[in-house]
Amino acid sequence: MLDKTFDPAAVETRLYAAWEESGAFLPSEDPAATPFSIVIPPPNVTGQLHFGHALNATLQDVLTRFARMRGRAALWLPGTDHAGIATQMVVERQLAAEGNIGRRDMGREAFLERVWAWKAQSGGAIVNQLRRLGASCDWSRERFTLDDGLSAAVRKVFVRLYREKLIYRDKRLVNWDPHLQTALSDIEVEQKEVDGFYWRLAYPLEDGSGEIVVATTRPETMLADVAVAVHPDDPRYAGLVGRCVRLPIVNRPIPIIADAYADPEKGSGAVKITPGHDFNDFKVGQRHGLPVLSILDASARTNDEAPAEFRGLDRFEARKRIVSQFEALGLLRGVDPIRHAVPHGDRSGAVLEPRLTDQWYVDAKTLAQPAIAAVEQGDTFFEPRHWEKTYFEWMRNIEPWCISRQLWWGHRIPAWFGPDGRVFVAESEAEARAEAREIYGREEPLTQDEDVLDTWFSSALWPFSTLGWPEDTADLRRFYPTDTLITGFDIIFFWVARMMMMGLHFTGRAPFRRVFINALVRDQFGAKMSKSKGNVMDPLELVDAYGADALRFTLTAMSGQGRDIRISRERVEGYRNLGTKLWNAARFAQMNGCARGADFDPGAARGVVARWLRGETVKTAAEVARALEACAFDEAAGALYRFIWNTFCDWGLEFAKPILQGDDGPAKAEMQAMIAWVLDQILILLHPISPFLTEELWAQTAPDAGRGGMLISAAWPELPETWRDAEAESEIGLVIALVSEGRSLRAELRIPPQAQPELLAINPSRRTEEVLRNHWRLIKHTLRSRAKSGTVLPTGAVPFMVNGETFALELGGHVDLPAERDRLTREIAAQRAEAHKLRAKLDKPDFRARAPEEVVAENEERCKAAEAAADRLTAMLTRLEALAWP
RNA sequence: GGGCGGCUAGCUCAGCUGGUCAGAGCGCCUGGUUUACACCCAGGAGGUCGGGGGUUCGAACCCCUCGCCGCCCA
Repeated sequence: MLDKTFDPAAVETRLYAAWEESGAFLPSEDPAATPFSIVIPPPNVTGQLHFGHALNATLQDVLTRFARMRGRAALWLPGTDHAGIATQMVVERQLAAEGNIGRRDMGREAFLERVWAWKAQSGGAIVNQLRRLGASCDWSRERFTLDDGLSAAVRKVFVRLYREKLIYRDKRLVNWDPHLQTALSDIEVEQKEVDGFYWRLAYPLEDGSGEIVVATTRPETMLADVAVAVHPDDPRYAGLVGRCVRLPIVNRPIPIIADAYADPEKGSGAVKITPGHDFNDFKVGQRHGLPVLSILDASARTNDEAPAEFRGLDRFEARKRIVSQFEALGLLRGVDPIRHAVPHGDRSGAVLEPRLTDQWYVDAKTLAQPAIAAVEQGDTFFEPRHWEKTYFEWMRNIEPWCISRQLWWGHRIPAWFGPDGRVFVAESEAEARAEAREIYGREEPLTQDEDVLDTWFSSALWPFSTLGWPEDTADLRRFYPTDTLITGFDIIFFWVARMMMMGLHFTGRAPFRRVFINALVRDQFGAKMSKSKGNVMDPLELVDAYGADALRFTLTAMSGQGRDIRISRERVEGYRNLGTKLWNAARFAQMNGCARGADFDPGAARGVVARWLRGETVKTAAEVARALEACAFDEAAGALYRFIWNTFCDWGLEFAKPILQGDDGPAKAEMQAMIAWVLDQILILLHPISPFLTEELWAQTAPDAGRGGMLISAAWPELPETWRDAEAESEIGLVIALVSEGRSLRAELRIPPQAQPELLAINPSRRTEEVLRNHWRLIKHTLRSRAKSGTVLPTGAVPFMVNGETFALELGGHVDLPAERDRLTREIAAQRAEAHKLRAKLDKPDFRARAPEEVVAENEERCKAAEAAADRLTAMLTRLEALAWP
C-alpha cells in the first residue's frame, strides 16, 4: 500500500542514482534511433545554481526525456566553462584572504597550479546541483572548456582563422579594466548612469587674442589633448579653424580643427579631442592624422607623459588636481552637474578606461555573414521568433571582437614572438619553432604571447568541440548539428551569435536547428534577483521544501513565451499538491484493485466511462506531445494539470466508484484495468516534467510481473485516434453538465448535504432519457440524487436547465418559496438579456449579410435556446407564484 | 535617441488564425467526518481586458495615439 503522500527527499537521490546506473542518460546505441542532441549552456565553473540555471536545465531535461521516451538517441551533453575572469578573481580573493602573496608575486605557474587545485576541490559544484534537479545529462561525456580536446580545438581554430586573416593583431583603443588589468570585449562593458559634472575649461588662443571653452566630464584627460574640434559650419568659430590654442598646464599648442563630430548644440560647440582616452576622439584623430597621447598607465594612474607634479596619481585624484589648477589659473568657466553613462566592467564593476594597446581581434564582420544568412533562410530559427530581431540587429552592426585577455587562467594564445617581434602562430611551440627556423634560417629564441583568450572564444566552439572536433568522431557525425539550444536572451550576443559564426565557419553547418530563449526568473514582486537587493531565492531550498518535481513543474508551467517568470512559494506549493493528488489517485487505484491486465486492450473497452476516459487520455497525450514538440512548455503542463486533476480525479474516479463498488463483475474488471492503464499513461506523459514522482509510482504500482524497466526508458505511447469516442464524450459530457448544474442549485438552495432529492427530467428527449437510464448510478453518486423522468413539474420541485432541457430537483416541502422565486426571476432575466443581445445582433442586416453562415446559424441557435429557456422558466415561475400566493 | 516586451479578477498568469473569450491557479467567502487525497471535496463572489480614437456586421485580440512598467542598444 502506498503511503499517504509522496516524500521526495526519501527517493530523489536513490532514483537519480538508479537512472544513472541503468545507463539511461547515455544515448541509445541503436543505429536505427534518430539522434537528438542538446548541449548545455556551460555554467561557470565558479557558479552556484540559481533560478536561471534551474529553469534552463529543467526545460532541457524535459525535451531530453521526451525525446528519449520517443525512442530517439537522446544526448544532453553537460559541462562547465572555465570563466577566465570570474575564476581568477575567486582564487585571487582567496589568496588575499589567506594573507598569501598575490598572483604576480607567486608567478604564473604557481598561480595556475593553485587555480587547478581550487577547481578540483570546489569547482563545478553546480554540476551536482543539476543532479538534484533530476537533470538526465550524459555525465560520461561531461566537458570542461580547458580539457585537452577542447583546448586543441581552440588552438586549431585560432591558427586557421589567423591564416585566413580572420584573426589579426591590432593596436586600437580597447575597453581596459584597470582593476583586473585586462582588455575586455565591447559586450563585457556595462553602461551605467552615474552622477557627474560637466567642467567648462577655457583654452586660451595661442596668440592671446581670446579663448575657446570646452566642456568635459573627464578634465584629467586634458593632459593628453591633441586638438580642439568645432563644427565646420559653426559661424562662431569659422575664423579660428586652423589656428592653435595653448593647452593650459601642459603649455602645448594644439590645433583647432573642423569636424562634424563637434555638436554645435552641445555646450560651447567646441570639444576637446583626446584620442588616447576616448573612442570617438580616437576616430576624429584618425581622420585628422593627430597623434595619440596616453597619460594613464595600466592601473589608470597618471604616467610620465604627465607634467611632473601630476605624475603617479590615481585618475580621480588627478581629476581633482587638474580642476583646482584650472581654478587657480582662472580658466575654470563653470561646473554643471550632469547624469551620464559611464562604462563599467561587467565582472569587476570598475570604471573602464579606453586604452591604446596591442590586442588580438576576430574579424567578426566576415564571420557574421553566413550566420546571418542561416537565420534568414530558416536553417536555424529562434523561439519565440522575435528574438531573431535582436540577433540580426547585433550581427549586422557587429564590431571586431577583441579576444585577448591579460589573464593567466584560460587558453594561452598560440602565438610566439621572435627577437625582432615577428609573430609565429601555430598549434604548438614545436611548429612555431619550425616556422621560425624557416624564416630566420637558424634557431632563435621565441617567447609565447603572455595573454589568454576570451572564455567565450572557447564557448563559441562548444557544440562541436565537445563532440570531439577537430577529430572526425562518431559522436560528431551522429550528434552534430544539435537539435535545440535553450538559453537566456542575455547571452544571444555573447554566445549564441558566436557559436553560429564558428559552427558555420568550421563545420559548414549551423550548430543547432532551433534556439529556444527561456524567460527570465524574477522574484514574486517582479524584481530581478540580485545579491545586492538580497532577494535571491535558492532553487535548491525549494527542492528541499517541495521536491524537485514541484519546482520543475512550476518552472515548466510558468514558462510561457515572451514573459518573465515570477516565482513564488505558493505557486510551487500548488504544483506540489498536484503531485500529491496524483499520488493519491494511484493509491485509490491500488485500494480498488486496479491492476493492469497483461492482455487488457483499451481499444476493446465497452463501458461508457471507460471509453470516455480512454478518449480523454488520447486527447491529452496528443496535446502534450504537440506542445513539447513546439517548446510550448506551459501548454504541456497545463494540459497535464487539467487532465490529472479535473478530468481524471474529479470526474473519472468519481464516476468509476459506483462501478468499482458495484456488482457488475465484467464492468468492474474493465474499469480496474482501464484506470490502471490511464494511470500508466499519465505517468509516462508527466515523466519528462516530473520525473521522480512518476518513476516512483511506476515502480510502486508495477503489476505482479513487474515492469520491463524504469519509466525513464519507457516508450512514449502512440495512441490511435480511433480510441477517441464521440458518443461517450457527449454522453459523459451531458452527465457532467447535469451534475454541475444540479450541485450549483443544491448549494444555492442550501439543500443539506445529506438530503437526496429526486432528480426529475421533464419531457426529456429520447437521448437524454437514455443517458439518465444508463447513468443513474453515476448521477446518484456525484449529485446525491436519484434520477427519473416525468412530464410535469410537481409541486415543490425546483427547475433548472441544461443543454436546453428541463430538469428539476424535487424538494417536497423543503423548498424556500421566496428564495426560489428570486432565483427564477434572476435566471429568467439573465436568459432574456442574453436572448435580447443576440436578437439585436441578428436583426442587424449587416450581420446577416457579412458574417459567415455558420456564425449566423450559431447565434440563431443560441438566441432561440435562450428564448426557449426564458419562456419555460417563466411558465414555471408562474406556477410557483400561483402556488405560493393562491 | 533607436528597438523590444508588458499592462486581462485582490495576486500570479492563460486567452493560438478577430465570432460561448471574459478563463485558470492562489487568496477570499459559504458549506462539507462523501473511508484516494484537508497538500482535500462541493459551491460562490470578483474584471467597462491601462486611457482615448479608428477599422469591422463584430475587437481583450487588428491599426493609430497617449500613459505607465521593464529590458536591450546608442
